[in-house]
Amino acid sequence: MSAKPLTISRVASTAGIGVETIRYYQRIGLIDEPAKPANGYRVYDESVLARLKFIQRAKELGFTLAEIRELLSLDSTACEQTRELAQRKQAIIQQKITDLQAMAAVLDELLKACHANPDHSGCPIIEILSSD
Amino acid sequence: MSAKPLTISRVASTAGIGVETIRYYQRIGLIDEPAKPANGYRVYDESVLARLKFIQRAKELGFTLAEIRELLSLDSTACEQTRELAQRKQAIIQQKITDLQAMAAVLDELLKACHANPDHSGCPIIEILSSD
DNA sequence: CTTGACTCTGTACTTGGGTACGGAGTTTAA
DNA sequence: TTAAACTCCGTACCCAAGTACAGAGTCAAG
Repeated sequence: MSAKPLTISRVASTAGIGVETIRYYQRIGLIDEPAKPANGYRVYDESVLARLKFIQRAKELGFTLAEIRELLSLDSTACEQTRELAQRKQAIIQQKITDLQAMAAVLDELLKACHANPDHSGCPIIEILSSD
Repeated sequence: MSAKPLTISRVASTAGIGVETIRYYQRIGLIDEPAKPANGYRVYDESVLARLKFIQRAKELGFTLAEIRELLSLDSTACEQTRELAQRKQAIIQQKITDLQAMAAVLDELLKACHANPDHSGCPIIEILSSD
């Protein structure tokens, strides 16, 4: 009847991730352990591919695997919690952006000081970082 | 002559970091092991405080401890290398900012979709993340 | 003089997200 | 049929930047 069974390596290559990663996701409860027939080899349902795609997307949005597990445990009727999770993540990302912009501004200062030091002696970057 | 010797816990509390952290910095060669007198207790020179301040500042700018070790090994005549390090770090920070802004934009979309869904049923966030 | 605070060394543990390995069993293609 | 490729399980390892702890020695205050 069926063509080839959906084994772990076929899931892995379709999803573009490693076999070990799938086993890891099972260990941490991010995806379910599928039933194992007589030979002991896991056979996956097609739906695992959608789940893995969801996981990849959420990862790209900066959700941790723990948060993704939380998202996956919500169904689409739990809109409130989902929105709250997204809002918290949004706030964290904004804070990170602000922090990084502050870092970039200071580095910019240092690099400007460097350019204003034509003979490049007595490095102003080191000096500024060393000053009291 | 001297008042109290500058022991590790006094360095730690002055610098606002932990005793174990100082020992860790010594292990990884970020600060020198000070001479140990007869009793085996490390006695620090005042200069370690400036060095720790340098480390903290560089950390705030996003330098890793390995990079900071590199910075510390440069003296102020090695302006070129220092500037290059700062420039590389600047580029990495800009890239991180760009990535985070992209994440924030997508999350923003999701949250807007959520607001446009007045009864909050059939959560659009979950649905968008789940869609093919 | 004793008690508590401090210090020493060395090792193990932590978090997050995997990756690698060993040894055994299974399946598949030539 | 046999060799390659795949799968299983469990455990250990990787990165960074520390943190924790055990067990022993030392120092300072009352």
